[in-house]
Amino acid sequence: MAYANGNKNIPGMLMSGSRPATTEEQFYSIELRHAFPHLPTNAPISAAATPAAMRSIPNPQTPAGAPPSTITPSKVTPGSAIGASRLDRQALLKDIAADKYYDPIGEVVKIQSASFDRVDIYLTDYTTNRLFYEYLSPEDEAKEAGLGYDGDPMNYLNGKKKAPWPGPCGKMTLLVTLWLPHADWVRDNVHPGDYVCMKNVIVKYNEGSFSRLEGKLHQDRKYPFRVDVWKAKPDEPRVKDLVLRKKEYLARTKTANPGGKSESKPSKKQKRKEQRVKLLEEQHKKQKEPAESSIFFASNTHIRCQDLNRPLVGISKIWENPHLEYESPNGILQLPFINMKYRARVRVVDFWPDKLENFSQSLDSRAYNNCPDEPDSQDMMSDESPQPRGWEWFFYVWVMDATQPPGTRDPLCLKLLVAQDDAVFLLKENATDLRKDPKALALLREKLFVLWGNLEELKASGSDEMPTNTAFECCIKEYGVKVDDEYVRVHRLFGLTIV
DNA sequence: GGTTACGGT
Repeated sequence: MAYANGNKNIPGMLMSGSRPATTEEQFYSIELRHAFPHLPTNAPISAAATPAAMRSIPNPQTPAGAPPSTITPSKVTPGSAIGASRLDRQALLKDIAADKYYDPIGEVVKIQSASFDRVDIYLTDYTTNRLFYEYLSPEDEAKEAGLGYDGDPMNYLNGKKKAPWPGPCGKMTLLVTLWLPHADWVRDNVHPGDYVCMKNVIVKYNEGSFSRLEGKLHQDRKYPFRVDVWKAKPDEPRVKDLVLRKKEYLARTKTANPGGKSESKPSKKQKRKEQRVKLLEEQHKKQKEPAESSIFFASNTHIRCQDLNRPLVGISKIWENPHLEYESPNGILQLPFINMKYRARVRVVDFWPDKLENFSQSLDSRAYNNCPDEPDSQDMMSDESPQPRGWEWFFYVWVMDATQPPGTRDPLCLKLLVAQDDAVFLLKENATDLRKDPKALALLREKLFVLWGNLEELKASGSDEMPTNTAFECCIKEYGVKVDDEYVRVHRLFGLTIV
């Protein structure tokens, strides 16, 4: 397999915003496990050490708003398109299905001249069809963009804002592609906001990257000059219904989003009500997080993350990386891991081993290191007993997404390995035998307090309370390690320094 | 007027 030897770069295995993993790195990733085959690969954490409320990945939640994966479009064999009856042809967009002809009516949300013979019209009638593309509300869009994952994982847009979606959010808009001669008429006569009718639009399910229903208006073969699109008359019953639904939609979104744009000015009474609600919410917040709320959402200034150019991404996006599904000529392959680097804003919720004394491991320990001593690392001519090979850092932290409020029960977590050079970079200390070095242990404890706040105290007291600590940004790299012929995904902290 | 229709990301 391509991922096994690192000689090939599978599309999607490129590291976000940076170079691909070198062969050496991929070998290193894989060899790492061979170096420590005894080590726990999967949640090496005892039940007692896991706060009862905490659940570590794997077992991720489906993020809210994720498209349902269960929907399968009705597939009709090509060439079997049939025209519905005259009434069915005038179906609302919510009721249209693939491979049928329709005469839709709707509001033009957006027009795009795709080429000299083609125009795309985004059409809505303010009804929802589960097979339409889901346009996000500006708030959700901003949230996605904030996570650096607005369909732009390589950050080509480089922070440039995407134009906000001008239409209704949700699955309310059908993309209709019109060819000549319809396209030219639309270019000259139709503008966003117009209500238009079309005749003989065939609906197709686009199985490509979009997975949505789309409409097409082809040239009429019998009457090649006829244009099958026109503006609707305002007094038409179908237009009146459409306008009614639009008003309902706007009223709905206004209540859901009081700060958002609305067509009519809110009355004084409404304004006062909104103010009251806002005040109540603020007071409620203050009661819940006395004086400390600023700490929770501020970034930890004592922790520095290199590589600030990498887009921030949510924990769930790391776990559910779409590139794990690799489209090969033989179908979709589920990759066991991806060599990729990320930057995320997190807070620590747990660690392993339970005792800080065990955060460093002796390379002479057979239990930790089963690698035979390398012959060339010793002076072959010397008769002296073998030199001790020293110590190295090796521990795990569990982090949750900083966008989840502190104290969240059952947060989505990612297990991060902190080891070797990455740990030295973090702690600015080399590993030693911590059981025999109380000074180093005290220093470690001090440094880690900066990282995770009162977490160690809470764990030691057996409390399953969530710790009080500050979020920070960190770099995470994902790679795979072979264990018994299977690859295990490893997420590893890097590029982080406690100042 | 329909057992009607392609073409492009």
